[in-house]
Amino acid sequence: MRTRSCKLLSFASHPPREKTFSRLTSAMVKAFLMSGATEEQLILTGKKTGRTTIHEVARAAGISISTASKALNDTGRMTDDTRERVKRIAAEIGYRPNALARGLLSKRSFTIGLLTNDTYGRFTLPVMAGISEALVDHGVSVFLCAIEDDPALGQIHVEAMLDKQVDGIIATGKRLDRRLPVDLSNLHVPVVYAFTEGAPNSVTFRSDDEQGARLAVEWLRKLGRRRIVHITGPEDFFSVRERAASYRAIVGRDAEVMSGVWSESWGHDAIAAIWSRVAEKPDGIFCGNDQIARGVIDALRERGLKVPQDVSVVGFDNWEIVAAQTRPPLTTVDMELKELGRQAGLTVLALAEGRTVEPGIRKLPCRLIVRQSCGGDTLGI
Amino acid sequence: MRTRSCKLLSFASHPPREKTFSRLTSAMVKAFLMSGATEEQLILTGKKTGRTTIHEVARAAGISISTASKALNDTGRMTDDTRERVKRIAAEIGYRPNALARGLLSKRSFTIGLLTNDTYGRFTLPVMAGISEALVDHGVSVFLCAIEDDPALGQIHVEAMLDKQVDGIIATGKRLDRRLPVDLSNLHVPVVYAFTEGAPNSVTFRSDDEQGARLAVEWLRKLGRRRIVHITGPEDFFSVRERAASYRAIVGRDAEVMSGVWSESWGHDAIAAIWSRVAEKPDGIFCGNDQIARGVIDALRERGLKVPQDVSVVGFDNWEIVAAQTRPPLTTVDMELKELGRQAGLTVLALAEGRTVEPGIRKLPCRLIVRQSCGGDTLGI
DNA sequence: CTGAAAGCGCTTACAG
DNA sequence: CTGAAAGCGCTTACAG
Repeated sequence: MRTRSCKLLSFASHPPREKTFSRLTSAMVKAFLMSGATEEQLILTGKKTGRTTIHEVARAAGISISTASKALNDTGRMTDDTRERVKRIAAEIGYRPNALARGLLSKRSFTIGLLTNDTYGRFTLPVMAGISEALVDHGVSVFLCAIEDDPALGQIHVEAMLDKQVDGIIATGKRLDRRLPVDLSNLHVPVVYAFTEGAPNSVTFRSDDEQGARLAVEWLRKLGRRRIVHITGPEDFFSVRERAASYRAIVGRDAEVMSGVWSESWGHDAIAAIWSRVAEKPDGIFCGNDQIARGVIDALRERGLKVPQDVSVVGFDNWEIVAAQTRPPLTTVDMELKELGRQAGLTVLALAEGRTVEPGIRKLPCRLIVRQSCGGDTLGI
Repeated sequence: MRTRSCKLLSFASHPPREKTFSRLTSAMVKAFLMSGATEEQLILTGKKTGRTTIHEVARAAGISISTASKALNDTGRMTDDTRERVKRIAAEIGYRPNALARGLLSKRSFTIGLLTNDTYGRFTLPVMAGISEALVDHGVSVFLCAIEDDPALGQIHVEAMLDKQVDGIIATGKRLDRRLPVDLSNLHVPVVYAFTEGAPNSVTFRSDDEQGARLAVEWLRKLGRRRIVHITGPEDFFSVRERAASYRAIVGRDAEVMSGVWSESWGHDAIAAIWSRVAEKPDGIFCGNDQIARGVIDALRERGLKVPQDVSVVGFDNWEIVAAQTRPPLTTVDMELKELGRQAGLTVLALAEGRTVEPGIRKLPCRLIVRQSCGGDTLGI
């Protein structure tokens, strides 16, 4: 604990003498002021400088701190004149209420914790932005806790957040069919899950991958593509199975699904495999993510095939850095993660304020971003 | 302000009757306990459930709260036995100190603010991870404030942070030669800049681009490349000029620098331009970032040139998602942004604790990540 | 209409 | 060795 010793110029003696105190009480300050010192002459060493308190406001306005408090918070009753004057003075001397003190009383810290295991991730970044954006309007600040996949680190962060009296916690991750390595049930603050698997009976936000896949495949169909294949990621991903099911629901029970990994090179390999076969070639390819789509497009070009004239390609994720750099730019599905974050933020807030929220999984619709890899354009939808 | 009304079972009457109070004082609780209620029988509606306070610890241990506090903080004097017993009891009943209350006294919130204008960004993400990692060990949590390039939003976030009594602020951005759109000088908390331009006389951390560029070019030279060109981003970037200067210092005053934009397609275009000329072709290409390098490698391959046999290519950034997916994988310069974040974190912490830190710009060394686009290997360095 | 007092959950100087 | 008291910066029920 830091020393809190203070120095004051004592005007009790002449000339004024500096005295050191182990602790400075307001009574002592008063005594010194009575003895002739102006406030500017007080030298406070241990006390952090800067922040003015409600005491200063009250003193400057010549009223009690209770009245100052009520004036500033638009509570209590007093003449409009008094209220305005207090507010004006507070603004003049740069008064800002101490949120710690407020929080101690109100049991609300206007703070929430955001837990993620996706440090470098593509997915949590927009989610975070959405949360932050939604909550800043309500005066709520967000603690960022990057816990990797380390349960011990997760525990440490959760405890630090609870100690700081967060009003709620949002858990987010890189995969919506995996849990964070930390147990968030039975906390005494509300928890909301976003793009990660939630505890039973919790509120969970996720993208509607089934609908997203449908958008992509229907777009291919609408453009006249009839021989469509699906090149996607590992089957143990829930979203892979869901997107594939949606694709098959449209294209047909036995429509081809090629599962691999989430990489460009898998896109290449898949095209090599398809084009080495004698069977009829596809005229439309629905890719499980944008990286695969990138590999697919490159591989098609290397084979002398034109995208979208010969083959239409659609991706998933709308990862700008990939989607905008393919040749041609990629038509793809956007999971609207920022909106997902916004809703998650507003929901913890609601819970923190005691409003009730139905538990369950909320699927948020995806949006098709039309660029040039399929042909067609937005007007064609 | 939420209602804080409470209900208690009154044992003064028989049978016990529920009474509602607008406010529950500890004296009232005591009175009810005296009247025969056990604690479990108290029904507290308005009071948030859950958190046990130091009062509970003291009561459970049969000591005063002062002694409990001292026992838990390893201050004051008492028998080891008492201290251990208090700690054990505190652990048993799950006591955790309220950081808001502590902060009110100690003037330390164990909280810092991280300001960034790079929401989706590649650069601030590792910086953030480094900060968080360094500070979690010291019990410090990080407020994430994404301010885009909006001065008003920046102001709001800064005020929210100050209201919450952050111990310091770290400013970070997507470009080290641009300021955040918010003035952080003259705050009464310490500010550290990381990967963004700092105020005069501040502490600023940045990567040593000159040294990074030197690593890249010297690597090409060491591998026997003698006709080296530099394909890079827009000249108004300070880092572009710095890397170019470093490259010229090694390769020669008049060595060719091609400035364009930070994209794959510029890499393509630059190669097309070079190969359309009659002059001798380069055998080594130093690219200003990994995306340009990706375009360069693709363009070379499309021309039937082999990387690295015919031409060595080196990038800058070590952006995994790009560098690991080029064919062949890209040798590139890593700016060690996570380490940069760690140091920035430890530095605000030092300042917050009142230790003095020399102001100035600290350049942190980059590291060459050897993959296969240049030939050679780590042993060859 | 306004202020004194109690209290949020802690810590610490001081007095026993 | 231990506890009562004051206080951090606020808010609010209550009494004038």
